[in-house]
Amino acid sequence: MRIGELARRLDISTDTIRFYERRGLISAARRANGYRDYSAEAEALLRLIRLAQRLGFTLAEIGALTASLQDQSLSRDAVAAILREKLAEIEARTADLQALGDVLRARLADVCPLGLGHMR
Amino acid sequence: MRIGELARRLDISTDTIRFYERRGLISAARRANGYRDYSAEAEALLRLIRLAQRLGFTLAEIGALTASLQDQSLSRDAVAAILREKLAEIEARTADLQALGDVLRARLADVCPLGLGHMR
DNA sequence: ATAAACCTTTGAGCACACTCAAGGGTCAAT
DNA sequence: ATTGACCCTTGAGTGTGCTCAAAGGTTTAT
Repeated sequence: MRIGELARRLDISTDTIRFYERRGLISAARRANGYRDYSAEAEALLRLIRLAQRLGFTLAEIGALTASLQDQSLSRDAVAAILREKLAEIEARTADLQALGDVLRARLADVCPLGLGHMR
Repeated sequence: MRIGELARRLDISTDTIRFYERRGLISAARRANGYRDYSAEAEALLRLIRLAQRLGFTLAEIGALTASLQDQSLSRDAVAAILREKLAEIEARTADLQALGDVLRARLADVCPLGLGHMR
């Protein structure tokens, strides 16, 4: 698959994909003519990157995570440690989300705007 | 409370607080000498802003939300509509988080790194 | 053969959210 | 009266994550 199709599938620009490559998040095989050639795995990885990104992880963090996931030289334990660390972050963020959701739900109930109505 | 104490309480810089003020997210009373003076409500609002921000909302989005929440001229229904819209976003984000958490948990189980181990 | 739709690189520009430096005023303690 | 810890404003600089422009090569269709 060429870069244009991959970009269309993920609804991102080709520039963004090349940008991720420069940052070391993804790589691509090259055809004889120099065009990048992507596999289904690349698409899966890119979807994972976009997902992590929507959740507020920086490209540097995502790069470190995917790099270690692909590094065969790392021990299972090392990979597991990284995964557990990220999971803890995700769980903290989920708690934050629920807290914000609760705040908004509470204000929906008693419409007094945020208890902040007296601030000017 | 002066800006320094507020900053210490939230563990952010005074520059950041003044920056939020320039962006219209918060406001402050002034003392005779020109110093900003903050109330407990300001602290609550600032905590809410930081919470929303950690969750990936932009300052512009947060500003629009808090502005409409404080706007007495808006009808209850209008405020409720805005809250419901934000809640929907939060719920979508929570689903994303759970998806990423599931991916990581699955990889923790079967250690084959992300099913992406075959990418080079 | 020419057009249209792809692809390539390099390098610059942009929006966002700070962050810092400069130059100065305020206030409490010694 | 001086020191130190605050505070003020203005304006410039930084890092992240794109986004675009320029100038050109490739492929497919007519």
